[in-house]
Amino acid sequence: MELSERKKKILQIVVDDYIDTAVPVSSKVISEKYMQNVSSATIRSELSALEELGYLTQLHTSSGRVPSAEAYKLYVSDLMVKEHLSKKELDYIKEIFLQKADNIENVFKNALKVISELSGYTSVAVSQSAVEDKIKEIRFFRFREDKALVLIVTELKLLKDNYIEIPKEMTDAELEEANAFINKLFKEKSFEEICNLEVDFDESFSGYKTIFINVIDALKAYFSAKEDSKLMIDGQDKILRHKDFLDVDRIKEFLEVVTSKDKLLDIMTEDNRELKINVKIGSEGYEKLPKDSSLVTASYSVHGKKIGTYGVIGPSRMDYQKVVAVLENVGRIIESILADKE
Amino acid sequence: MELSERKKKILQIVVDDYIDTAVPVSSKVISEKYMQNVSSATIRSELSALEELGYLTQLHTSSGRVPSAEAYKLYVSDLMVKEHLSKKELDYIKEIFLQKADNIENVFKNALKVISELSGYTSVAVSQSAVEDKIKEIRFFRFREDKALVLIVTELKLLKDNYIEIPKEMTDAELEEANAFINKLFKEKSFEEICNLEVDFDESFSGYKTIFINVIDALKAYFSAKEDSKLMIDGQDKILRHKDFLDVDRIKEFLEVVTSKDKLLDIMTEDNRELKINVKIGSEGYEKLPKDSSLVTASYSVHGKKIGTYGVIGPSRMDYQKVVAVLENVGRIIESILADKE
DNA sequence: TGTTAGCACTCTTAATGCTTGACTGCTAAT
DNA sequence: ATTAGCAGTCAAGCATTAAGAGTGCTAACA
Repeated sequence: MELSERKKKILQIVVDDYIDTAVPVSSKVISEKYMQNVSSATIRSELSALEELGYLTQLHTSSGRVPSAEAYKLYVSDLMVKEHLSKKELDYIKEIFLQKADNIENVFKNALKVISELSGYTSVAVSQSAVEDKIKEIRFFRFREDKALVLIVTELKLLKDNYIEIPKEMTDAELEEANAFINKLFKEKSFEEICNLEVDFDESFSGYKTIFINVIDALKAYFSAKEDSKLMIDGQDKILRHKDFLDVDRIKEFLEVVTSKDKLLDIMTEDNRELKINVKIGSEGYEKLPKDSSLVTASYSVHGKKIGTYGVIGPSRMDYQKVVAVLENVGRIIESILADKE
Repeated sequence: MELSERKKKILQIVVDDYIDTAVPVSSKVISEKYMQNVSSATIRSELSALEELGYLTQLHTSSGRVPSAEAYKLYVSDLMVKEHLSKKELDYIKEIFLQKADNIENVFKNALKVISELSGYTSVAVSQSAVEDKIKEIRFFRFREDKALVLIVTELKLLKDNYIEIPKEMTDAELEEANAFINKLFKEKSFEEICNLEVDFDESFSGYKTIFINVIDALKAYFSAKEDSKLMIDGQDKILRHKDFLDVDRIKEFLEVVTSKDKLLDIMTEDNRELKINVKIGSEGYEKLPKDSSLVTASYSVHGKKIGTYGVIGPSRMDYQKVVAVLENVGRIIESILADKE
């Protein structure tokens, strides 16, 4: 059922005012502050209808109305007036992104910082590239007689400090040869493909077998080690500045979800509808999220291929206008940077 | 003035009991639970004397006694009965430290994890090596025509992903030559020395000047970028499990100090007495620390040279026995690992 | 001189009841 | 369809009370 224009307007007012003041919105406030031409009694009947439809709730019989999860979703997708960032904010974004961004990890870190600073909420990002990312080149760098550093250049990332053991008696020339062999074998393959690779080591190559296994192990170690750090977070403390988190249990719940990371990782990677901006709200559907908190995410892609997701987590009563504006701007910059690198 | 044996015993009891129960300790509890042969009235006069001496305080006239900062310090240095870790805990330590520890950063991360898991508090570590660490080898690895990866092997660390720009027209052979030149120049020098290095580029070497400057810049970037991440933290959420942090302001204060990092960095690097275990308590002297919280630190050294500091931050009412036991054990392991690497 | 019992005093904490004010929902009139 | 008015509900703040925990002091005792 489609809402009447007036209902939409009232709903928008409720959400806006509630985000602004954190106080349940009463019919009186609406009629006096926003709609002087309509009496509070009229508003009351509209509010009551909106409640019936599931967009509003009351904390108790004699309190004003508070938006429901549904209302926030509708607000972000339809009702909300899109905001533009100020010149100052845009300059800040540019300034941060100018810093050392040769490594994709740094691009993420910069993005996280910008998002959390400008929005005032905790920012999160998860890279979904790792599994699909392909190897461009592998290079061994011997620096002890029985150790080598494996340097792996991928399409998007640079994996480093994966040490492997090599046989002491192997000469530098032999190592070079092994390098070339493995390089040829691994090139243009994803990690997944490599892990499933079955190789016949014929006589002449049997010396490489140890190295081969060590490299695979290093890759696996990299995977399992990074699996939990794939989720990056910045501005954890931001949450404390919002009056929504006044009681200790709320803060605990929030920080537990954010610091444990795995729950968040689940939610961020689960369904990935092709929406530009995705809003998930704790309770009603997303029980893993802290109660009454929202996760607003966006995805970024390079050459049409989705690479990761980034976003903001905070109270449901969140400044969605700013958050969406920040996410969209940062998204554009990330995509242009990554496309450039290619 | 030296405390009488009985006063010491009572003080120890107060601290132990307070750590255990989080309830101000009364004369009655002491006499009934710990010293049945003495009446509560006697304890009362002893307590009152200890308060006079600055070891105990009262929250209000009719409350039990709570240890002061002085009391905690004395407790850790003299009074406390040292605890030994259980077989299970020791096994856990070993298990964690077996994981991928080729890189010093991972040694730290492992240590942080162990410390925070076993103690139940937030763990912190700061490396003081960076400034003094000497370069062992520098290697260029070209991978775009105008870019190279600078790989710097130091005595203890491996710096990586510092990209530098190189002149397009430079041949690989020339790059090799430049590599050798810079390697020779930087070898066995600390970063500080390198930054102050004045080099005369005579005619034949003038082509390296760009590279030289780029490398220095990369090092500097590394420095300034890492300056704030030099402080590593694990288990931030641990603080929430302790009943000392029941009101929101305490949590806020704590998290602000811990997440902003710079205050903590100051405190951890400031005075470094050669004590094995160092206790700093918020309020009274260390205003930068959150109120009523303690920072317990230890330092580790390799070949007699101090390299860094690690520790635990949590409520003053902290399980010092466990914390000290964990720190000492982890310290021994770190030192043996680092000594091995040499 | 050190120890103890007893008692008065202080202060916190929790429970209770009361008042005020902010809303709503309903109804009847416009 | 809108509005004004009114009764009913609930939260929040405030004062009062009672109970309980713990101390300090004093006087008596070994």
